[in-house]
Amino acid sequence: MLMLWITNVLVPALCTAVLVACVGMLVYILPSLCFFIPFRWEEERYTDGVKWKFLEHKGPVFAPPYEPLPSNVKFYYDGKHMKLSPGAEEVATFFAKMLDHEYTTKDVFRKNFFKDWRKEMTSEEKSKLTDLNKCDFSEMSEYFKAQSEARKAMTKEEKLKIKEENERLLQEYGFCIMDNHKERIANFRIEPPGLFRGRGDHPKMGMLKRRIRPEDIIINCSKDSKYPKPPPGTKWKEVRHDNKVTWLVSWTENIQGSIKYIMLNPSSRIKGEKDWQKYEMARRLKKCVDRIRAQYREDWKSKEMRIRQRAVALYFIDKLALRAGNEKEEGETADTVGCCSLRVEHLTLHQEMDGQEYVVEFDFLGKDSIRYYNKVPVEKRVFKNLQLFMEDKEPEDDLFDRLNTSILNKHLQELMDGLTAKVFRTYNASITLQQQLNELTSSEDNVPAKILSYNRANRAVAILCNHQRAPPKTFEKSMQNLQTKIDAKKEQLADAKRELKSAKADAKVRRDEKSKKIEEQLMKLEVQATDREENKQIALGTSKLNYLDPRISVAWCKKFGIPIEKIYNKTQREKFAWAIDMAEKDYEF
DNA sequence: GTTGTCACTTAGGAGGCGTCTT
DNA sequence: AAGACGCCTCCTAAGTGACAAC
Repeated sequence: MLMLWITNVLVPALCTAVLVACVGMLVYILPSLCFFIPFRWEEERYTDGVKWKFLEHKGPVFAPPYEPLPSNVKFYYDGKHMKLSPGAEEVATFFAKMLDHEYTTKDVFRKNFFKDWRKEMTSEEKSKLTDLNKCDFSEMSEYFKAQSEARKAMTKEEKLKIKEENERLLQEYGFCIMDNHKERIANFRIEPPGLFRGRGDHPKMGMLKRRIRPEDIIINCSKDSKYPKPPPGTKWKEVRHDNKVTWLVSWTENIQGSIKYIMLNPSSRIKGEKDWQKYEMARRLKKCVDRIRAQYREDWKSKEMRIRQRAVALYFIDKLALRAGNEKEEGETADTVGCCSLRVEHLTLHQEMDGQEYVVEFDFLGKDSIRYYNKVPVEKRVFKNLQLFMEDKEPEDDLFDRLNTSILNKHLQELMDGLTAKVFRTYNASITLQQQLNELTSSEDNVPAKILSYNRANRAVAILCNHQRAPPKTFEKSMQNLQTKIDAKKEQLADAKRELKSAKADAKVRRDEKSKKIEEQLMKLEVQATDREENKQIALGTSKLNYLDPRISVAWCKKFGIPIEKIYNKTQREKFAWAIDMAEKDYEF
């Protein structure tokens, strides 16, 4: 507390605010104090959930208005040309633009689309257009394809002009003033209208996402700021001054009825601080995780069913980094589950499998309908408990019928202040990265080999967290190309070696250097090939951005003399600026 | 407990864009 | 100059979890 106060005194220009003690902060402030450089993330914290004192911005950028099709682009119904009213035409173009996508062949998508499209039709259109199968959007589709080609074929000057206009928009609307800083806004453009594309088997796919107007928009800014102006002739739904929240703009979306927000970029103070807090929470878990593990193992034996279920669920969350698994409204979203919402049908128990005892086979769809498939040997006691939980149940029954995320989180809260289910994912991801880096990195390796080690450590985390991706469409091709390069390089090396052998004594040294250089290049290519192959179906980005304490990576770079640019690109460096400044080579998560 | 609301983080895919190759 | 390729940015959906009201 005292340290924080001193920092504030050192930055007298800042308005005063009540400080919140944050253990992690002390660790960082000490070194920077020595240099008297006040970093923005050392500034005052507010208490009572106050997020800012001053907030000024220009409001959102709306989607461009609909431009009617030229009259030569026709729509046909049952083979006959039909001129659509502007409202119906706009919605038709949304469908036409997706014609090449698999979505438009799906029954649910077509049904939802047609139902919503009809709502935009005039009564005359409504009575004529009764069958989507008789609608011919092909001219529209061709027209948009041609437009897209034309855009690609634009001259340099035309492209530059568009770029400059985008830049102007960014400069005008892409920043806000929050307290003493100009901050980048993440998503200052309002989502344009279109057809809803849910992930997986979504019951609402194809529904019309309606156009957002100024009248739908709530503005949040400070009273003493210059309020954003609505477009001429329009009004905001509301202007409010709520400094307990971080958003600048909000509106209610019509598919799920949920609220959408415009918020700040990850590089902003408010997001960076939150991110830091998240990792500090995970580090607190590290200190007491042994105790918690001992506790849930004990609870496997409880005479109360609800406690056993809680303990087994927590074991899964800890061991397998499963998500909490909130309940979802049936029929409103795709059928996906997390830990607490697992159903009997998602597990198969094997007394013995591939020479291992007590194996649990998981097979379910998680967030974004990504499949989780895993065969895990578990303790006998867990296995017996699972048998008990599954006894006399139907496949579609809840595995943990006495548990939900709220109960689980209440329990976790008692074990450690601020602990929730998702902290385990952060903790296990970060600790895994640190361990893997320690195991895999050899100081004798050259830079590419070290980076391969880093990526492998990152990969271990991505596998743990089940971060998958569809293999890139060009994957096979790109592997082939790389192999061709490797073969060529091998050839080149062989040549160089031959030359070395036959070279005269005075040329040997030079020839040798040449071979060395080629060898290095070859090695680099081979490392690249290995990395790419191993990464075929794994997405590293999500864990890097959301689960791995960036200070671990920064420290690793410092320790092994790797430039930070090799690990984090520009955006990532901006997001993790706090960590890049904070972490020394001996940082330990 | 249960339900609903709200705020915020986490997620994969599409497509743009810059660079390298031909 | 054109085309291929791979990385990065944008987009927005889909989660988590706090909290209030009943």
